[in-house]
Amino acid sequence: MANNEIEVLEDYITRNNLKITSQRRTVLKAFLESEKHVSVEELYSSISKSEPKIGLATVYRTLALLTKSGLALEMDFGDGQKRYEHCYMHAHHDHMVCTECGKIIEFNHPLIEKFQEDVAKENGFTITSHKLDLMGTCRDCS
Amino acid sequence: MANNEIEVLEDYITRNNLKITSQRRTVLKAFLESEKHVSVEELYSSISKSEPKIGLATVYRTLALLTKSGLALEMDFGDGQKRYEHCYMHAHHDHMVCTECGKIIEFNHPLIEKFQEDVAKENGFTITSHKLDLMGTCRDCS
DNA sequence: GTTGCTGCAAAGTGTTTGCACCCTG
DNA sequence: CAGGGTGCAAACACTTTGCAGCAAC
Repeated sequence: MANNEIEVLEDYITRNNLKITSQRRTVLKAFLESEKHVSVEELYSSISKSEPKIGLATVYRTLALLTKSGLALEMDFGDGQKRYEHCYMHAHHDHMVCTECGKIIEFNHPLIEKFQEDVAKENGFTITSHKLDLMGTCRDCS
Repeated sequence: MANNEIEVLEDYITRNNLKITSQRRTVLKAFLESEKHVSVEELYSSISKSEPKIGLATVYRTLALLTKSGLALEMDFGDGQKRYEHCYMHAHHDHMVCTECGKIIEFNHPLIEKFQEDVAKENGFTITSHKLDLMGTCRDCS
């Protein structure tokens, strides 16, 4: 794992008069080693294997911290739980979610982005963020 | 309110050996008279004014029924509660959600739809549904 | 008169919070 | 050694479910 993310986190922490703890390091490490779209529960159980003392609440709180510091992005695919995506040095993209196997394919289409801007402008709307999810079946599951 | 929706519902109900009840009629009526993207709680409280006997669970159960019968569409804008959209005879569209006032502008851009198909095809992905939400501020709130 | 429906309350889910103690800076 | 961080359990918000009585067919 690149050390850059740790630096980003420690930077955010010191700039905001917060504190670096071993738990925060552990959660960040597990997050960076996790699949790209982890749920809290998944991350928590992967952490529990090596650090059973770390509580679920700490995972929640640390993920919120990672989100604020710009390392994680909160996602909601409508399955009733939050998922977190890596976002350090990672360009914006949209998702195709396979409803059979759960695989997530990322994509980006510049023209789709452009037309979103166009449509927003036509309606006097200022976009701060957006999400586009395609649900369906991937190549292996069709 | 058009009677067509009632017919759709009663049709679904009889085809599935279910029963038409006054509660179901009431919930359907309130749903049709509601704003386009109602939350369960909103619908429940508007129903409670005229029919205080109808329970929240019935509203939940009836909305699930409306969804199955093709009259409503479950939405999730990531605010932690389900919203239901009218969908009888209502073409597909996407949403701009104003994060200030909650207003929802619907739009449809044929080229965006087309490029979604293109991108999916390139990845061997078969789309069954999709959603595109733009978050930001509307004209009045910018 | 079956069988499904309702209201209520209880149970479930995922997430947040209050608090006493602990640890970082 | 002050103030934030942690683990735990309780609280939360939203949704689902079990059940006894009720109503539609």
